[in-house]
Amino acid sequence: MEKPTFYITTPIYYPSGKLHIGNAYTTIACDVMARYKRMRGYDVYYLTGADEHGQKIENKAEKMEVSPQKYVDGMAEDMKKLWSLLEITNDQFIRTTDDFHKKAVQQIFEQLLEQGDIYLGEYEGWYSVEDEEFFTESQLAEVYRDDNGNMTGGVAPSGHEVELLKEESYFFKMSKYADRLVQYYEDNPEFIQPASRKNEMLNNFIKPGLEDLAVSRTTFDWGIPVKSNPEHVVYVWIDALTNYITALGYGSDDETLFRKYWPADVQMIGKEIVRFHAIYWPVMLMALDLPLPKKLMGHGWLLMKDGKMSKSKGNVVYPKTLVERYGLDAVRYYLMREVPFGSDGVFTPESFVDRTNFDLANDLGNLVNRTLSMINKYFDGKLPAYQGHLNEFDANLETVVKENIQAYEDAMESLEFNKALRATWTIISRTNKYIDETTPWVLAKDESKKEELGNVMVHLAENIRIAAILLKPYLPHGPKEIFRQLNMVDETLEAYDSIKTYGRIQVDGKVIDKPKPIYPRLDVESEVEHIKHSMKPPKQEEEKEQEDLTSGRINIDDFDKVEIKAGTIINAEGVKKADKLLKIQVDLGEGKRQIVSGIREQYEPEDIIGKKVLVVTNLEPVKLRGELSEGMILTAEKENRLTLISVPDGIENGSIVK
RNA sequence: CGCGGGAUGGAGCAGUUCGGUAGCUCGUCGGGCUCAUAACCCGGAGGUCGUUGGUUCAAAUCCAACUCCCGCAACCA
Repeated sequence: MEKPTFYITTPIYYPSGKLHIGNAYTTIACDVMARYKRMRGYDVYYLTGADEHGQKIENKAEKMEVSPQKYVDGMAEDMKKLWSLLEITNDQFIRTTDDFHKKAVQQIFEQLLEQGDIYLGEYEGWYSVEDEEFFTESQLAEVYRDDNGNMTGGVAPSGHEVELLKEESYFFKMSKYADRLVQYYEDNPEFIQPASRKNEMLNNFIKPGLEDLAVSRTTFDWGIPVKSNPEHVVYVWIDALTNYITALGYGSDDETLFRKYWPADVQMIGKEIVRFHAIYWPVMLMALDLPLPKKLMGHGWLLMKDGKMSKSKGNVVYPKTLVERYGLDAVRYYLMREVPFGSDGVFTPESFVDRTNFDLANDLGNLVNRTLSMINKYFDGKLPAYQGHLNEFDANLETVVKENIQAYEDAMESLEFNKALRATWTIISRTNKYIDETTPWVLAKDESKKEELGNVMVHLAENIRIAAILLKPYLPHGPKEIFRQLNMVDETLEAYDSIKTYGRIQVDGKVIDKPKPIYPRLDVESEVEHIKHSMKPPKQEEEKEQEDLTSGRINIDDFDKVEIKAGTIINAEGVKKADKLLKIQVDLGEGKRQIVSGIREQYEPEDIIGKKVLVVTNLEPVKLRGELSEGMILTAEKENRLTLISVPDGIENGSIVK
């Protein structure tokens, strides 16, 4: 009989920086699922990869003075190294610079063009030459209008004037498929998970009407050229999203894999890209007359205590740091356990160390250890045969195991990894409790209870075996070590189906005689300190590495160019429609001027009127949210909190500061 | 009124779909046990489930209004 297939994908990652623990999260989640499905007898295909085109890459490569190709080659290597460190079992690593992908994309593009789903049009928008970027009306800092209210121009956020510019571009007719898309959502309520994201898509993007999507660019070169018009490169949508099918050979000479695995069973994505996968991607597939993926899972993020991970906050955790010190199991376990289905989780060093200690070391590791010790002590390492349940404890224990295997399977099917782990730990905890209920050390003193004691040992060993099997997708190392220490007769006892009948465990002679703890206990204080430390210093080193050491320096002449004067704030008010901005009038001795400053989160207007501050006076003026700003008020920043630099009262307005 | 998420014992969360004894992990206090990695097991204390009003025999759960927090978007010269 043919095995059922299971195709699962991660997003392809954009290699403009080092991958952090958040990227690892998605990939590990898919890996868990892939391993689980293989264990359940599916023919699994697991795809991950890299999205390697686009302007950002082009710029980045230019800065580092290498070719874009060379740059992405290096990044792809790094990514693959990380995945192998995390023991990701992907079947393919696709790169959008792969030849077969480029060819297929070109072909898809031409086909859509021929069908009339893509047309050549003009992209008309407000363009800033200096920024080399288009801006939408709402993005502009200021908008000029004529008497009729028509827009005549504006100012980009950078302060540069924008002009109306037309650029030739290919467009995808999204609107044509909007109704069918809504219909698909309705017919397949499971399509977008969690469901709340579906409503977001409908309300925010589809109902207001889908705009045609610009799918080519002429403003940069690093991309796949449009075959029939090489002036254009294919823009990210068609290039990146199609990787899920080109990886299977769609559009090539050999579509065997494609026919076998498509449509995808699960496409796992971060919540920030749900929109592209829930709208653009299905529409594209409809245009190609291909079936849509069965499920899109938009997972939450792993956040830090102080919000999103970011380098500037110095709170980035790299998976490598953790894996090297605490082992892969701890990291994978933590990620899958801590982030609940569909919503965000929070990383703290404390919770990482706690989870590892309480769950892995105390509950699981210690259970294995104490069980094996008892089998050695009471039965010289030889595990007696299973005799069914002899008392109420046995019966209850077996029921709990059965129920939680079911709970585990249900959770796995709906990708609720933390629930599946919770179910597994219910078994583990229940087993620890069973030891106290049956008090083996008491039974051991009574020769007539030998049989009962033996049966207790069997239940313990069997539960450990079952838990280890359930944990195989999550923990690449621990279960293997458990099997080794249990020394079971053959490998069929490591297979998933073997847990469907309780009591199958059989040891090959003896269990290991000197069991070693599988997961060592961590010292909370020192390890928390270690993780915290790892989050900060490497960040500085890394920046140093990347930047030219001298480029950050300026000479005295450069410094002389900056004019800093002391002044007194004589008036301040909030800028409308801007949470962070204050419009401030400063007396600089020779006159007053207006400065817009982003300090409103810390200071209310009345707090700062009358204060003496330092002002950079020879900055180019800019408009921010429509208000003119002629200079910058100096502040000290720490952890996103700004503090005005205070100036002694004796210093007169207009004094030059050096 | 830009979009969305959230408010439950000291901390972190589940429960809200389909109203009916408020649950879990950690912490804390007390007890038990000794097979084990100072681990494991049991028990106690601690919550008017953000506020106000409504529906109901009954509301954490349904309805309405409000308050506060957090993301996203915009903004930090």
